[in-house]
Amino acid sequence: MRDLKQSRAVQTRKNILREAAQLFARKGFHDTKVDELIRAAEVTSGAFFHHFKGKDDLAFAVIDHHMEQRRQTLERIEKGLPEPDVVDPLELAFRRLDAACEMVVRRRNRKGGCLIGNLATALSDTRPEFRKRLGECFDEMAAEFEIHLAEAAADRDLDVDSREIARYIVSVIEGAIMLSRTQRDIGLVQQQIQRLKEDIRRSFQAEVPR
Amino acid sequence: MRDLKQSRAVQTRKNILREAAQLFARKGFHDTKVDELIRAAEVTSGAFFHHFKGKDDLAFAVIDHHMEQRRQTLERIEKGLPEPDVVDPLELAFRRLDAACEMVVRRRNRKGGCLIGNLATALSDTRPEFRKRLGECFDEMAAEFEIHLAEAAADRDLDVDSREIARYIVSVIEGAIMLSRTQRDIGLVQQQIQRLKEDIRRSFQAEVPR
DNA sequence: TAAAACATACCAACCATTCGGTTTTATTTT
DNA sequence: AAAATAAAACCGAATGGTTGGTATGTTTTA
Repeated sequence: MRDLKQSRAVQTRKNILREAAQLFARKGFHDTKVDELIRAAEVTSGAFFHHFKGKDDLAFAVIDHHMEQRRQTLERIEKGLPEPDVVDPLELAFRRLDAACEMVVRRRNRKGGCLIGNLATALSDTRPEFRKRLGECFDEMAAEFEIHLAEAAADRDLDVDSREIARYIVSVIEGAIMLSRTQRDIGLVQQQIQRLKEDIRRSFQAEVPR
Repeated sequence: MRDLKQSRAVQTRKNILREAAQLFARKGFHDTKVDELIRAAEVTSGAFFHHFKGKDDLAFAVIDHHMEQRRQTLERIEKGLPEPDVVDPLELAFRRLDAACEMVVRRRNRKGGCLIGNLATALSDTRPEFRKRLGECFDEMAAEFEIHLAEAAADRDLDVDSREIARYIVSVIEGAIMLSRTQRDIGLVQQQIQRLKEDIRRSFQAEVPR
């Protein structure tokens, strides 16, 4: 059990990070103004600039915080999911995919897209530091699947590029989120992830063993 | 042959639309300032506001212009592609996909992502008018593939959801562009589109005829 | 009792837009 | 065809609201 009562400073920082993540996810980086952030987080600009050098610094902190939260949420959701009967690593990869899907669906209730996707779209071609960091985030997301996929491939003695498939998974998720926002239909994400799973399953069946 | 010399007004408008599309694709909507746009387009603010009510109005015009350009470019590229030996509508869908891929690769030389994807990411959850229009754009992109897919399904007497697959294609393309920008590797898009083609081909083979 | 955390007023740069006036282009009249 | 007139296109300085960030002083915490 952690401290129920956290220090004021820690709370302030947490409030800012939480609200910033929300705003970045919904409105993106450039349309999120410091002023509305501090109002949302119920802190003063003095407090804000005491904790963060500026908007850029905040964004990096939000990314770190978000990725940490992400790991935890994903783990928690995954634990709640039924364990596959057969301990096929491919099924584990799919289980993780289901968890990711569930996370996306839950988030969408609060509106907004993928925080990392939003920032990547807004900053990739103008801010190299962000581009680099966000690329690492995507890599991390892919890595979560890659482990299982590599194992599944090894089990079957298949010559598939696990890293490529893992990245493909991330692409589909990000693309699906993007489209679902314009269609205002989160079901689209679930639908497309189901299709993705079928496709991957088939690609593992179709591949010739070496 | 069209008029070699276009009226000043038409040129001004075209310059603005061209540069705005570039900037929106690279920096997104909110980070593109009217001031830098008019500098890039080599027009004055007076000229700009004579042609467009404001930044929003411009954005809608850019979307329209972009979709029109897109149709033409796609058609031109597709014509240059070798015709498939067998006239299987599925191969036609793939040919169109190759054309789309080629278009994305060419554009990327000038940096920037998908104009529609950028705007959708930045505006979907805050600006309903834009959300609606951009959703239509995605629909149109999907429709280009849906026709062929539906035909291919009919030929094989398969019970596949052509519209769903078509949307899935758009998701993969958009997601791949997003990732490729952070990885600074446009090859990623080509790679993932190849994978997508294989997946779709298999899904058409695997499906049981009704 | 020193340092960290926070509050508040302030500011300079920025930015979308306006507006009164000028030039260019199209149309009509002579 | 030239002149007259109207309309469209354009110019660019000015504006006013916003925005990210600072400076200075006060309170809270270790």
